[in-house]
Amino acid sequence: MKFHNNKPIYQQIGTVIRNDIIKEKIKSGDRMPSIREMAIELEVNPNTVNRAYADLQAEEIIFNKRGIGYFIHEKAKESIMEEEKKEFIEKKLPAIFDQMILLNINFEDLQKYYDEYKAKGGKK
Amino acid sequence: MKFHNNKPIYQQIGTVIRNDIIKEKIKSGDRMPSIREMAIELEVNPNTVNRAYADLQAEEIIFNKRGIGYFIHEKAKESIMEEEKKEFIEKKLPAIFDQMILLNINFEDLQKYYDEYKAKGGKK
Amino acid sequence: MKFHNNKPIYQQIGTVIRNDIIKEKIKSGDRMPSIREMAIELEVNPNTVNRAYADLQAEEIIFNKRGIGYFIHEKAKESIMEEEKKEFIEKKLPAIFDQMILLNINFEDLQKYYDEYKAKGGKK
Amino acid sequence: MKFHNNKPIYQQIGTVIRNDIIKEKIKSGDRMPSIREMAIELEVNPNTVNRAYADLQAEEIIFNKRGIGYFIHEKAKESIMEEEKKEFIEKKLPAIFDQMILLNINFEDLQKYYDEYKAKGGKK
DNA sequence: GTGGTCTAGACCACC
DNA sequence: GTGGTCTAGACCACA
Repeated sequence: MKFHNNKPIYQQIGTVIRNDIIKEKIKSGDRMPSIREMAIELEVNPNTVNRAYADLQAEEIIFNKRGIGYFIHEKAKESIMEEEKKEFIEKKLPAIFDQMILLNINFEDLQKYYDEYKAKGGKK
Repeated sequence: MKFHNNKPIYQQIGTVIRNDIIKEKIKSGDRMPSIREMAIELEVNPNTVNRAYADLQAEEIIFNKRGIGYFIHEKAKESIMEEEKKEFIEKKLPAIFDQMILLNINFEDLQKYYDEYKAKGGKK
Repeated sequence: MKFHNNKPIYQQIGTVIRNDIIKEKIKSGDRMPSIREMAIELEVNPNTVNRAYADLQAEEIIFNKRGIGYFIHEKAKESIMEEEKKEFIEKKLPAIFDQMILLNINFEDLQKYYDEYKAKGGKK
Repeated sequence: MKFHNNKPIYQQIGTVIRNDIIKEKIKSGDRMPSIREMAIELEVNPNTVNRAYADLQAEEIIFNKRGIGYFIHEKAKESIMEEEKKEFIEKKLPAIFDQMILLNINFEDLQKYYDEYKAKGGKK
C-alpha cells in the first residue's frame, strides 16, 4: 500500500480501518488481521501497525483479547460516524467556509463544484 | 504571537503573511519587516523567520533586494489567490465531498450548516 | 572533504550528489547515507546536510521515507541531465559565446583549446 | 538599471564598465561619472559605486585625481582583455569542457549551437 | 534508528 | 543596517 508523506503512516492506517468499518467492509465482532499480518500486507514496520491498533483501541473502536487478537467493538461504526460527524461539522466545515470567504467563493459556486463532483462519479 | 503546535512555526508565519496579502493588509511593492524585526515581533528566532521568508521567496510571493530587505512581488495577491483556489477546488473540496458521502451528509445539510455559519458571524 | 569558499557548502553537497547520480555512482532506488552519517563523513554540521537534502528533495531528485531515510528517485539521472543540459545550452553557452565575441576569440580558437584540453587528459 | 540578484551589484557595475571599455564606449583618458552621478543614474547606493570604482582602481583600470574624479587608464582596454582572456581560457573553458563530458555533449554539438547562436544574431 | 524543527549565537558579504 | 550561512545543541515525532 502506498502512503502519502504528509501524515504519519499509523494515522493513515487508522483512517483506512475506520473507513472500512463505516463502509461495512469489516463489521462488529470481526477479528482484525494480526499485527504481523497487517504489517506484511501493508509493507510497514509492525511497530507502526501496533501504534495504529493502540490508537483505535484507545478510541474504543477495537479491543484486544489477550493471546487471540484484536476485534471490532460493538457500536464501532456508530461511534466512528458520530465522532467524525462532529469533527466535520465543528472543525472542518468552518475552516472551509472561512477559506471560501477569503477566496471569494460563494455558495452558488460551491453548489456548482458539488454538481461537477457528482457528475464525475463522486465516490471514488 | 501565539502559534499552534501541530504545524511548524515557519509555515504558520508564511500563512499569516499570505493571508495579509489577500486581505490587502500588505500590498505589492511594500517592504516586509526585516527578518530581525519580525523575529522580535513574533518572539521567535530570526532563523525561523528567515526560513519563512525563504519559502515565500521560492513561491515568488516576495523577493529580496540585496542589503535592503524583502518586498512584496507584483501580482503576489493574484498568484496566491489563484494557487489557493486551485488547491481548494481540486484537493480540499473533493475530500470534503468524499467525506460527506461517507458520513451520509447531503447537500441540503451543507446548506443548513452554511446558513448557521453565516448567522453566527462567519468571518471570525 | 574540502569545500571551496565561494559557494555555500549545502549547494556544493548538492552538486556532488547530482554528479554522482549522473556518473551512476549512486542509482535510482538507492538509499542515501543518513543525514548524520553524511555529516560525519563530510565533517559538517547535520543541519547543513539536511538543507542539501531538502533542496534535492524539492528538485525531486531524492525523496524521503518517514523514519527510514532518503532515496534516489526514479528518473533522477534523466531529469538532472535534462535540466542541466537546458541550463547549459540556454544560459551558459550563450554567455560563453558573447564573451568570445567581446574577447575576439573565434571558433577556430575554441577548437584549438578543446584539442589542448583533450590532449591534457580532459576529464580530471 | 536592473541588476540580477546572484552577483554583488558592485561587481556587476564593474563588469559593465569593463565591457564599455572593451567596446570603446569609454576610452583611455576619459573621465568617469562621479560616484554620486553614477549612483543616481544606476539607482544605487553611492557606497556601492564607490566599491566598484575602488576595485577597478585596484585592477589599475581607472585612477583617481584627488578632488577631480576618476579617469580611465592608459592601456585599460588592453589589460582588461588580457586578463579576461586568461580567465576565460584557464578557468571558464575547462569548466565548460568538463561539463560537456558529463552531459555527453561533443564538439560537433558545440559547433551546432554556435551556428545557431550566430544565426540568431550573436551579439545582443 | 530516522528526519524535522527550533534556538542561540557567531561570522560574513553586501548596501 | 540588511540577509545568508554555518555550528552546536536540543527536543520531538515517527518507524
